[in-house]
Amino acid sequence: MTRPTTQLRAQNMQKRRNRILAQARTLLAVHGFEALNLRDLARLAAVTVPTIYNLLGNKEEVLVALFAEVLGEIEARVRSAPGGDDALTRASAVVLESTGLFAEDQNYYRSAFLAVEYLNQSGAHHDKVTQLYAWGERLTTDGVLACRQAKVLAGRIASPLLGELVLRAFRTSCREWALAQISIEEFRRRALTDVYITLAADAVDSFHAVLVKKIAALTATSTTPSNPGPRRSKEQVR
Amino acid sequence: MTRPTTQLRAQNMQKRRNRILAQARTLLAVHGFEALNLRDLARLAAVTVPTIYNLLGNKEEVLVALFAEVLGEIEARVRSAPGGDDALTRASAVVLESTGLFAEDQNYYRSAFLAVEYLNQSGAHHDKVTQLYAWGERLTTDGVLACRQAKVLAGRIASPLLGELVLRAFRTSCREWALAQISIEEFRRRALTDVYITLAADAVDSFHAVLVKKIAALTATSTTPSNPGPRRSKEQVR
DNA sequence: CAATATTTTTTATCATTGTTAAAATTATTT
DNA sequence: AAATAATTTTAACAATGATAAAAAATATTG
Repeated sequence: MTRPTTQLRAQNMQKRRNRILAQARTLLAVHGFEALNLRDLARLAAVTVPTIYNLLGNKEEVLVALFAEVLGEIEARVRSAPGGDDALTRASAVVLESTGLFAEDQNYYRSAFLAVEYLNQSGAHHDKVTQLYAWGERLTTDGVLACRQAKVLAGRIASPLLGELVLRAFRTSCREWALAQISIEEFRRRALTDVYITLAADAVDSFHAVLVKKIAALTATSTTPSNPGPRRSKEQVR
Repeated sequence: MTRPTTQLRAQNMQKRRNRILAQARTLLAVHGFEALNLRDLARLAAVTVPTIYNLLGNKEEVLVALFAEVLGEIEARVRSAPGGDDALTRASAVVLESTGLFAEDQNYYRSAFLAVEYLNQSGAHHDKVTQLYAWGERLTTDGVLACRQAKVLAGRIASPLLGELVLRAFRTSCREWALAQISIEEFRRRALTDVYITLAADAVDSFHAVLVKKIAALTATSTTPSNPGPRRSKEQVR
């Protein structure tokens, strides 16, 4: 019999690639952003640095790959979300689904957004990042459109404008959460409030009344915006 | 007469300090984010690296100092703004004044916001940055309150909530401008639209109609969101 | 004015990090 | 099994933030 030495090379490469990405996530999530350097990453993945370059590319490309994974998960989750029949449910789905997902593994998703921050500032254009924003805009605008079609919005303000406002506010809250400046609960509360207020701008009277109530209810639940961030553990990762 | 050799030491230090800061701004604004390294900065300021450490501190502290300067100017300008009598004028003043100021010397002000970006991510807490956000929140909320007092807002939604939404959206637009992703005109247009929409959420009918018209007018003026960024000139700064 | 003390700037050097060329190793094919 | 192709590793480079110790400049005192 031919010895099973012939383990498909590509298969091994895939394994290593996955190991690298998994360790990158851990490193990023557990030890914060600036702990992610290629040497530590290589060591944790039981690989050498140039191997990372071979399998994934430079640091930027590692982050893109990492982020692409996360983006896939987010998309899957939101896509398979219970497509509520109620228009308001659909409009707030973006916020509820995303923050719900993030809450399941905060460090993990936080790391993805920190990666985006890094990519954004590195100046180079990255399709995956562009894709995230396009996706966000689509989701927020869809929510608004659902309300419009349900006739709870009057249509005096163009729906895309409302969607964009929601997204812009969402991004700031998300950023603050990713930087561990606010808790995930505060993040959700703010984002939800922003959705309600934005919808109120074009709501018909009855819907407006509903929104005002929801906003008041959310404000009442307001907790301290404490800062429980685990980041910045400066001890070495040996 | 005693020779004027006694040029106050502190005076010379101040001069050098200013030279360093001025060059730091130029470097940051003109050549983008990662062009700001201490060696280039020292060379441009005709000084050596340790001198920077002596006069300003480490890189982070340089950026704090840089930002503090600009923050002072911004505050002065907005404080001396003509306090319009019209409520809507006052509410949109934040946007008009700030973008107006930024437009006067885009690179200069862009540099300040890029510095904030850096500081935000460095994790450490910086009073000056906190001050900026507090100040922004005060300004936006004041605008909303002016409308409330003029009885053009009904008061169904708490004014601070509206102010916070405006600020969050503003921050995203500002960030995009600072990263040279949108033009200053687009920045102003978006921020203004966001103010109008937010106010509409609690506007009495007559005011709501005014806002809707303003929004429509702004949308009509919409230009291409082209990307005229000067950043990322990778050639060395010799 | 000369001598001493203090402060500031500079020379020289480290440690870390992203990156890559060339050698060594491993898998595939003939 | 030898030859070839692909991949990983060894070794090193360049750039950057940072700092200790020497040198220079400035202020203070006798």
